[in-house]
This record gives sequence, C-alpha cells and structure tokens, in this order.
Amino acid sequence: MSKQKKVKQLNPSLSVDCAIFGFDGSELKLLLIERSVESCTKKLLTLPGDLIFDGEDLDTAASRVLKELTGLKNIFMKQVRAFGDPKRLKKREDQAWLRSIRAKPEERVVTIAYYSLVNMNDYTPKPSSFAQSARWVNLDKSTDLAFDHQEIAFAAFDQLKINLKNHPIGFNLLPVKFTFSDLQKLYEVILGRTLDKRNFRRKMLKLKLVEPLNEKEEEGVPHKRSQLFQFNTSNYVLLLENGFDNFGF
Amino acid sequence: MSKQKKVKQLNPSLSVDCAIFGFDGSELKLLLIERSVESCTKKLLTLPGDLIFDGEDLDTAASRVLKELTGLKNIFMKQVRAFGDPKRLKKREDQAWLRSIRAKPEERVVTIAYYSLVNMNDYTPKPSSFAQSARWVNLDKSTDLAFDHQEIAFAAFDQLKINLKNHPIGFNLLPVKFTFSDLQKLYEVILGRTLDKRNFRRKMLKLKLVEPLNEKEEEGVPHKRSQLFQFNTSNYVLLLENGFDNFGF
DNA sequence: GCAAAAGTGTTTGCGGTACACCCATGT
DNA sequence: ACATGGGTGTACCGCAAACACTTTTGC
Repeated sequence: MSKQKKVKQLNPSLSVDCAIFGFDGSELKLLLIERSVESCTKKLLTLPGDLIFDGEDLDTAASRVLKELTGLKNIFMKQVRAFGDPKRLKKREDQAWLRSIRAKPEERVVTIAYYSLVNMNDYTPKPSSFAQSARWVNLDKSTDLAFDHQEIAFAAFDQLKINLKNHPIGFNLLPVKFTFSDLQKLYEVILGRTLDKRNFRRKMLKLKLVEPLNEKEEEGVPHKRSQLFQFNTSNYVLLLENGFDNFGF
Repeated sequence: MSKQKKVKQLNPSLSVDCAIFGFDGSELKLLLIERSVESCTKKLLTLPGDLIFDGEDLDTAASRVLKELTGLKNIFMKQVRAFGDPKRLKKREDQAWLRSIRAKPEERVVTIAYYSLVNMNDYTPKPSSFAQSARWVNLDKSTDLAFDHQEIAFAAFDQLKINLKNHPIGFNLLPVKFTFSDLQKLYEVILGRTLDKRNFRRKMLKLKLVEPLNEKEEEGVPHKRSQLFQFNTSNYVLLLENGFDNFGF
C-alpha cells in the first residue's frame, strides 16, 4: 500500500461533457467552446469536456472541466446520463479535429454528460485564451454543434426543465439578491411559457424558498423600486434532496 | 471501408449493469445473480452485467445482458445513469472475485446502469446454469449486494418510482390481461403506500390507458369474478414519450 | 351463511388558473 | 403627464382525498 501511484493517465474511452447554463436576465445561455480545426477553415462548436483520468471520479472530472474553463468551484452540477453511440464522433469534420489531438481518434468514447448552472456574473469568457475560445450562446440558436453535442445539450436542457419543476435549483442561475421579476423571467424562459405574476409570487412564497431582504430597493429605474429577495438556504438543502411533489407549473 | 472489422473486444473500463424488476402479484422483485468466489465460501450477489464491447452501443449492451440471461428481447429498459466511483470495485471480497475473471481486476470500471421491467411469467430462473445462478429477490431484502450494486439498485428503484408517476410503464411488469387489483397492488408496492380503490380506478380510466376486455372473468376464485383489462397500446406509446404532467399520486 | 374480494358515487377542500387596477419612480 | 414595471386580492373550477355499502362466488 505505498503512496507512490502510477502517473494519472487519461482513459481514451471515457469523457465528460458539461452543458453549462447561464441566465443573463432575459435569455438562457449555454457556454460553448469554439475549436479551430487545423487544415480547415471551419470551426467546431462544442460543449466543454475532456477525457477522464484513470481513477478520477466522474463528478470530479466534470468539476475539473468547469474549473479549468471558468475558474469556478462548488457549482451546482448534475449528471444527465451517459452517451455512447459508437457513431457519435464519426462525422467527417469531427474526425478531422480529433485526429489533431487524440492518439486514437477512431476510438469509441463514452461520455458522461452533466449540466451545471452558474451565475453569469461570475464568469465572463476572456477573448480567446489560446486556440480555443469560450462564449455564451443562446440555447435556441445553438444548432450545429459538433459530435452529438446538440443531442446532449437538449437532453441536458430537458433534464433542467424537469428538475426545475420539482427542485429549487433555479437560484443557481441568479445573483444572491434578485427581484421577483428576475426569478419569474428565469422560470418563464426555462419552462418556455409565460406565468401569471400573482400566482407565481404566491407559489414561491408558500414554499418559503425566498426571503425578502430589508434592503428593499434597486435604484434609478423608471418605475417603482422592487423589493429584493434572497433564497432561503436552509429550505434549499432540504428541498434539493427531497424535491417537492407538486410544484404545479 | 471494408467489411472486415477487427474482432470485437471487451473494453476493460466500461460495463453495463441491469436492475431487472419483476412483479409476482404481491411483491416487487429484483433479478440477481449469485456468483461463487473460488477460494472463498462466501457468494457474491450482483446485478446482471457485463463489460461492453468496443463499438457496442450502450443500450445494445444492456439488451444483450438481459437477453443472455433471460432469453428475453424487446424488453422495456431505461438508462439510470453512470456510476464511476474509483472505489466502487475495491472492497476486499469484490476484488477476490474480480481477480478470478478479469485481466486487470484493479482497473476502475465505469458502469452504465439500466433498469428494466419484465413480466415475471416470461422468465423463471433455471436452477443454476453453471457456476452462476439467477434468482428473484425481494427488493427490500436485497441488502448486501457486491460492489456498489446496492446503491445502483436503489438508484434504479428511485428512478422507477419517479417514472411510474408520469409514465405508463407499470404495464411492463404485468401479464397482458390483468385485473384492477393487480394493477393497483403493483402501484402500491412501488409507491410504497396504499391507494384508494375507487380513486385509483377513476384515474386510470380517465387516462384511457386500460381497456376492459369482453372476456370478463377469472375463474374458481372464492369471490366475485373480476373484470379483465388490457392496456391501450396506442395511448401507451403517446404517453410513454410525453408523460402526463399531473398524474397525481 | 360466511368469508373474501369486486365493484360503485358523493362530498369536501385545496390548489391552479384567470383576471384588473393602483402605485412609485424617472423622464 | 406619461410611460414603465411593481405590487396586490378574489372567484371559479377541477382534481385528489376521504369514505361505506352491496354483489358475487367458493366453501
């Protein structure tokens, strides 16, 4: 049982891919990476992801990918599922890129997909670290992703939508202090429909998920100042585990 | 693009494990395999599973495991998620068994878990094919599974419970013709609580998921003969995809 | 006739939904 | 004064929940 382990190596058959969602106040965004393909003018848009190290936990790998890209730690994150279609990396342009970075680009890779929710204020992509650059993209526009990342992104979004109905996860997309309008717009964007102001407020308050702050105001807006809220941490952890059976959206 | 492919090989890092559920009319059962460990009197109870072939689709691998064990095809099956804790195979007795069958028993294996629902009448374990024997086990008793299979089984069951609330999947556990009592008992066992007869019937009929059969009777029972039902196939496929938002159990 | 499960309606309460007006603020 | 979003209360409806008695059959 010596402490000297063999050097960690990337397992060529296993990867994680992360659908990282953000909310800018009016639209749901997905954080994508643009990768340049040598010998080709076309660029690939992909989800952030990487092969997994031998002996690295799946959740850890996903956190690592997120951390390396954004610098963020302790971000809400949830596994969606595994994607392993043998053809998932076999499109012509995908192979072109893989050949430039993988020892065995032909190899089938099973990827474990995660989605995660970040407060967009906590991370602004820098204009191209090196060959690759990250950017926030509107989810609806995000057609034409490389590999099967389109499918993964939609699966992640579906999962998010379902989870949002029974779990208090939306807050991960918002700043600490937020207005009811912010919160409602977030729900509307994700659920894909408008909600009634009064009913929404009632529901949220009944669940005791949000608390009003004394510091009740915004400033300088051309209308009545809105009350600020934060979410109730203790209820959060409870409901995160158990969910609430009938949220009723 | 010649048709001659390299021989399929098992990928040492990837497996599938299946939580196969059955219903005997009063209890929910899980199909487990008892594996003898050489050089040890103790036997391991595991979920059916296997390494995945290179280039084999995940769903295909899961179907293969089920087919090889039970002979059944076209069975309802759903991915739960991937399990990849580096320590998941590291318990002492688990290692003992792995050493007897794996080239690299130390290797971390990521397993993709599935749950599947079968009609127990379609498969009765034969008393020990060879070194391994399968048997139906009550889910609640199924403590002491090898590896992390306990955790996987519970995760699969949780998934089943959630899915049952919004999807018409329970029928996969029943024979083609069944009574309302059968159906209700099934729901009660999975949801873990009793349900009201009349309310249950109403709900099921409103969803138009079950149809009464003319052949209305059982026989030789010491009470009023019950109507037989089958499930409505066309609604089934519809609701399977879309779910029904408010099932309301 | 007795035990055992089948079958059947009604009432109550909660929660979801729909809906319209006044308020505070900046320009 | 006007435009903009903030904030509030009520009425209705449908669905889930609770609940008890009669029927058929085998023994």
